[in-house]
Amino acid sequence: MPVARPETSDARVIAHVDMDCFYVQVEQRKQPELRGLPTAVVQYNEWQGGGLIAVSYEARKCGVKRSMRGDEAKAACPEIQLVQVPVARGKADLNTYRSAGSEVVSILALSGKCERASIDEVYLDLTDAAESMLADAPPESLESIDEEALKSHILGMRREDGDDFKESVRDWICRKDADRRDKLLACGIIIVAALRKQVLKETEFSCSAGIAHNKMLAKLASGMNKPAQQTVVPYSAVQELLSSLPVKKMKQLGGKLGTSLQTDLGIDTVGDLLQFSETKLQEHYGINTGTWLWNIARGISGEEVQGRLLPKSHGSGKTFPGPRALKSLSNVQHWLNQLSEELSERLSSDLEQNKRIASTLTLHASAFRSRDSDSHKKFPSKSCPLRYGVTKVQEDAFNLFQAALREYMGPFGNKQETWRITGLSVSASKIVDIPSGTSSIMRYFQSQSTVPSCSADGCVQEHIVNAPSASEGCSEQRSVETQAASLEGDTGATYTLPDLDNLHKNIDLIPEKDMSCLLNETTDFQTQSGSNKGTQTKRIGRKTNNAKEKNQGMPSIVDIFKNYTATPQSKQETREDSTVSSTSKRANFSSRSSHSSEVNQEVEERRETEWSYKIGEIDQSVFDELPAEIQREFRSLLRPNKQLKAGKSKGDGSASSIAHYFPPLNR
DNA sequence: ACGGCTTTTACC
DNA sequence: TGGTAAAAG
Repeated sequence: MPVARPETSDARVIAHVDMDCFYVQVEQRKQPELRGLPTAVVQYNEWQGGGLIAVSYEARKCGVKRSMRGDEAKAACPEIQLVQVPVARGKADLNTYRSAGSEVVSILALSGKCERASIDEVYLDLTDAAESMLADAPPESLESIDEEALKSHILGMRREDGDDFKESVRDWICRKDADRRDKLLACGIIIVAALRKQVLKETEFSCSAGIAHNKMLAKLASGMNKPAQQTVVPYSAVQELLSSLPVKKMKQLGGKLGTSLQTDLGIDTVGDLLQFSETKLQEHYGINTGTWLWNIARGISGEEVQGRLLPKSHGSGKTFPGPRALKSLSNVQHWLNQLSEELSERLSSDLEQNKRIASTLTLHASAFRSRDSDSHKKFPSKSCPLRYGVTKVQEDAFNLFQAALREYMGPFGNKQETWRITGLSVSASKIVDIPSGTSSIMRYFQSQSTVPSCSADGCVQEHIVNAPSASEGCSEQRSVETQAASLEGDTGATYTLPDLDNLHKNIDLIPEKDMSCLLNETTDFQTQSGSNKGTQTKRIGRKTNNAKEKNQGMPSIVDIFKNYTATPQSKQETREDSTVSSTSKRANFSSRSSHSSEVNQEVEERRETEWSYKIGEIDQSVFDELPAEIQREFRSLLRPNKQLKAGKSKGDGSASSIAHYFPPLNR
């Protein structure tokens, strides 16, 4: 599964930042009176008090563990404060945590290449920053070292008591005769300490961090001293750190592979792993995994920090355990509608905030068939081109489900045989940026498609929102229209047979932010409450978009798209997909919401990163309606590009070949 | 009758 | 590719 990456010759400085019991901190910030109390976040579940998904350190002290039930936690720690995860549409709603995670990322991304590894974890490549610091203001030259940096844990350093300890840390950081690698790490210590302080100051969240020469070691280190501390792994400490470390503790070895190492080869620690030759490991696990294992046993891992601040996919799912398993199509449809609605809302936010569109919709389900030995046959996943619009997503998801169900039940859907659905999820992937740059494409769509909203009248509509979940401050707001829209297309529907072939043709390309209005397909555009459904997008954010004042009627382009998507039949010949590849430059008309800094970071980060994406065919009739200028721009975007992916080969010349379409951003 | 729910990655 | 499995938090 893992794949070998040779370590680059030059020493890097990598940090892994891990938020401390993140969900708990988010809830404690919301309810400061919970601070310092033993607290846990539970996921809604009548059953035995719900499941814990985050536990504060105070609660851990009394023996409360994640994956206890609420009841058990109460038993172990009677004074524990249990906070429920917000619920929307009958399922857990993690949006507040996602937003909080974004706040953190937007701060951490300021100092180097940044990868959002999960909702509460980030990798940073601080090599450049550390090198600059070493050149300009090396630690040894500093008058004083930050207190936070002095609290660092340095592996391999003997820990003395009290003040002596900080003194030895200071000595280590400032050592003049140190190895260059150590000096770089010393800079990393100072930088990370400053970053963590910054995060605390701006978000009120504490975090822990690991600092090392690669991701693997940084990740290992970040977990060694929690909460709110940082740990460094000097090169000289690697051997000792790894030799006694149980293999199961290493990332990627926590599952079956790690178990296989133990049971098949008798390997319990990384030290044991060290005894095996590369070829031996390759014999057992294949060339890639074998090499990878051999490398990590030596602390070698060249895996790069991906400069990615935004998720690559969005999904919404729910399980229906045991007796709650779904057994009727209409029940399945109901839940698919809920899930699709949530997904659409998130796609809408992504479009609005990040100018990205997703192009693939995937349905996953798990099922069993009672009264059959073969009852655990896998329920197949199915995907199709993603069409924007809640009802479209709902429709497509349901069609995908039915297609999968037929496959699952066999060609001659054995009459009388009964199925049960124990899990459903819909997800959107293949997300690409909408190129905008200096281009007027975005602006054009923006002015054409924006919907009447709260203009000068004091934003009345904006406040007619209902907050289904614990929404406040940074959480999400949902318009009443959205909810109303969700009521249509329910159980009374006729169940058309899935037609995958057709689905595949129904590709829609709606590259526009405010096309998010299409996501609520209430038929009356005049009464739409506006486009601000997006997470965290408050009206302050809309400053740049005054175009909304005009175009009070049905915007023509929206009309076009609407008709277009509504009548897939009329769709015309499909041409070959074109691939665009370019150095992205985009206009900066992003809002001044608290998210904008993240977005801008992301833009900045991708400045020289090549992006490439596919555009499905655009209906000629739609295309023809666009102004000539826009058509030209689209055509230039649609120019095919050879080296689509061409592996990880770095900054290949591709950027320059199209550079004149998208002049690079000024640094 | 499962801890839910998300997301990423590698493989065929 | 699309679909699957593993892994992680």
